[in-house]
Amino acid sequence: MDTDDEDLWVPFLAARPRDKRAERLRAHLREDERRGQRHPPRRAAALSRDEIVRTAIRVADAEGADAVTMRRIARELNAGTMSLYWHIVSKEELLDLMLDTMQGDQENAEPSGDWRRDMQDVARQSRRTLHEHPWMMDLIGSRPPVGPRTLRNIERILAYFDGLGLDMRLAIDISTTVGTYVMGVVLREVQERNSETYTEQMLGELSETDREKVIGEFTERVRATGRYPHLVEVMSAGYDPDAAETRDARFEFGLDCLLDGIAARIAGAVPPPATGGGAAGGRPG
Amino acid sequence: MDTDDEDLWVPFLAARPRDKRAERLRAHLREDERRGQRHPPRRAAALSRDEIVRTAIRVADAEGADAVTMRRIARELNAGTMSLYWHIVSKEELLDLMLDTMQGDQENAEPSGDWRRDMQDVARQSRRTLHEHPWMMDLIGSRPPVGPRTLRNIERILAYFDGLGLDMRLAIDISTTVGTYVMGVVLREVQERNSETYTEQMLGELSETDREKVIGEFTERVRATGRYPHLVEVMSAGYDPDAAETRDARFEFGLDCLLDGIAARIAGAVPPPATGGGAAGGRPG
DNA sequence: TCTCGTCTCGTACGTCGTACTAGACAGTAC
DNA sequence: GTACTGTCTAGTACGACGTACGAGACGAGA
Repeated sequence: MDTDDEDLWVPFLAARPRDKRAERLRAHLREDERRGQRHPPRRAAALSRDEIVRTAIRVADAEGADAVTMRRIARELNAGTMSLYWHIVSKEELLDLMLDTMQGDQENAEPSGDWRRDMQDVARQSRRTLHEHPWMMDLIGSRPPVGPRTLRNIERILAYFDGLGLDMRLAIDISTTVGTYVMGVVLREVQERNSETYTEQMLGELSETDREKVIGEFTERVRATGRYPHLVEVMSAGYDPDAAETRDARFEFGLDCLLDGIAARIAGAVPPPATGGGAAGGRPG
Repeated sequence: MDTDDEDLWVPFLAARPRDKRAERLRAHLREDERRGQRHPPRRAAALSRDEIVRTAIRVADAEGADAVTMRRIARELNAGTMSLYWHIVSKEELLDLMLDTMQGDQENAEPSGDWRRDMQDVARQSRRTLHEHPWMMDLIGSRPPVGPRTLRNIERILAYFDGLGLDMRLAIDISTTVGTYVMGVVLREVQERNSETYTEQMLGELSETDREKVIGEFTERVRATGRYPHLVEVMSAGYDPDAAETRDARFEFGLDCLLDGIAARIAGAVPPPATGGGAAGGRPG
C-alpha cells in the first residue's frame, strides 16, 4: 500500500489523538516517514509502530485477544512497557491498527469479469482470514469499521460490478450484505470453536465413553421434558449442526442462497417484494 | 419458562463450577428451588441470582458492557462485592446468564403456517432485541452459544417448517443461516453506532459547517489519490451506506435475497426426499 | 560544551476479578 | 439455655490491567 494512503483513516479516527503528546507524536511520525524515504534511517530505531502491531498480532494469533496487554507486548519486544506509548496513543489504537493490518494482508483480487465468482472468493477468503485470526471477531464488534486498508478493499469489491450498469448504491448494499453474512457466519463459528475448547477443558479428563454418557444424559434430560420434539429428533439422529464437518457446507449453502437472491435482483427480474414462494424460479442457470 | 428447564445448559456449561464452594452452591440452589416451591421462602433473601442478573442487564443497557463490573453491580444492589459470589460462580457465568435471560425475553412466536413470514418475524425481532441491548454483541462473540432459553427458541423455529416434509438437517441449516445473517447485520450496525457516538465525541464541539468541512476534506483527500474512483462516486453522491435511514432497507434487502434462495431450495428439496444433492450443491464450480 | 528534539522506561495510581476469611443469622439437637 | 450447622453477607488483600507523569539517554546542531 502506498504510504500516502496510510492517512486515509475516516475523519473521526484521524482526529483520535486527544492530548498534546499524542499530537506531537503524530506529526513526528509523519515527518519521520517522509524523511525516512529520502535518507537512510538516521539510526536503527529499537521500536517502531509496525513492529509493535505485528508483535501484538503474533501474540493474539497464538494466545487470543486477552493475551494482548501492553506489558506483554513490551516484554515480547524486550522493551519497557511505557516505551510503546511513544509510538501508539493507546491500546485502543493498537487494536484498531491490528485489525486494519489484517485487512491489508487480505487484499481482494482483481476483477475477473464474473461478479458472482469474485464475491464468492471474497467471502471465502474473508472467512478463512477470520478463522486464522479468531481474535479479530473479539475486537471487531466494539470498534469502528474503517481504516485505510478497508477502504482499499471496498473499492476493489465495487469494481467487480463494473459494466453491469448497476447503481452504485445497489453495489454498495450488495457488498455490505455479503460482508455481513460472512461476519455472521464466522461469529457463530468462532462461538462454536470457543465452545469446543471449553468442552475440552471441562470434559477433558473424561474418557470417550464417559463423555458420550454425559452427552447422552443431556439428550435424555431434554427428551424427558417432552417439550423439545424437534431438537430430540436432531440430536438422536446424531446430527450436530455445529460439527466441524458441516460448517463448510453450511457456509456455502447460505452463501449460495444469498447470491441467488442477489443475482435475481441484478438481472432486474426482481420479483414482487417479499411474499410467498413466488421466488422459487429465481435461480439462474 | 418451566423451572425444570433451567437445568438445560449444554453439558460443558452445566459442568462449569470448578471449585468445591461452587459445587456446594449449585446443589444448594437446586435444593432451594425445590423447597421454595413447597414452602414459602424461609426468609426474605436480600440477594438472588435473578436479581443480580437483572441488575447487570439494566446497567449494561444504560452504560454498556464495560460498565458491568462486580463492584458496580454490588453497589447498585447495596451489597458487598463478594456477596455476589455466593449466587454466581464467576463474572463469566454472570455474562452467560445475562445473554440467556435476553433469549428468554425474546421468545419466538407460534408457527403461523407460513414459514417465510415466520422467519422474517424472527429475524426482525432478533435484530430489534439486539439493538435495544447492544451490549449483547460485545459478549456474544466470546461466549458459547447455547443456554436453555436458546434451546427453547431453536425448537420453536424448527416447528415453522413442519408439514413441508423437510429433512431436519436442512431445517437446522436454514434456521442457522438466517440467524447468522442477522448476527452479521447487527454486528455491522453496532459498529456503525459505535462510530457515530465516537464521531460525536471527536467532532462534537465543531459546528455543523465545520464538521462538513472535515468530511469534505477527507473526501478530497481520497479523491486526490486517484485510486478510489468508485468510493469517490459514492461519497460525492452523498450516499452514506451506514446512515440510519438506509439500514432498515439494507437489512430487508439482504433478508429477502436470502429467503428467496432458501425458498428455491425448499421447493427443490421437497419433491424428492433427497440427501441434499438438490439442495446444497447445484452451483457449477 | 550545551541545548533540543527524539525516544526509552521506572514508578505510581486507580481500576479490575476474585481467593480467603471472618463473621451474622436462623434452624435444630441436646 | 448452649452448641452446632448450614446459609448467606462482606471486608481485606493480591496480582493483574491501562496509562499519567517525569526522569533520563542519546545524537545532532549551536
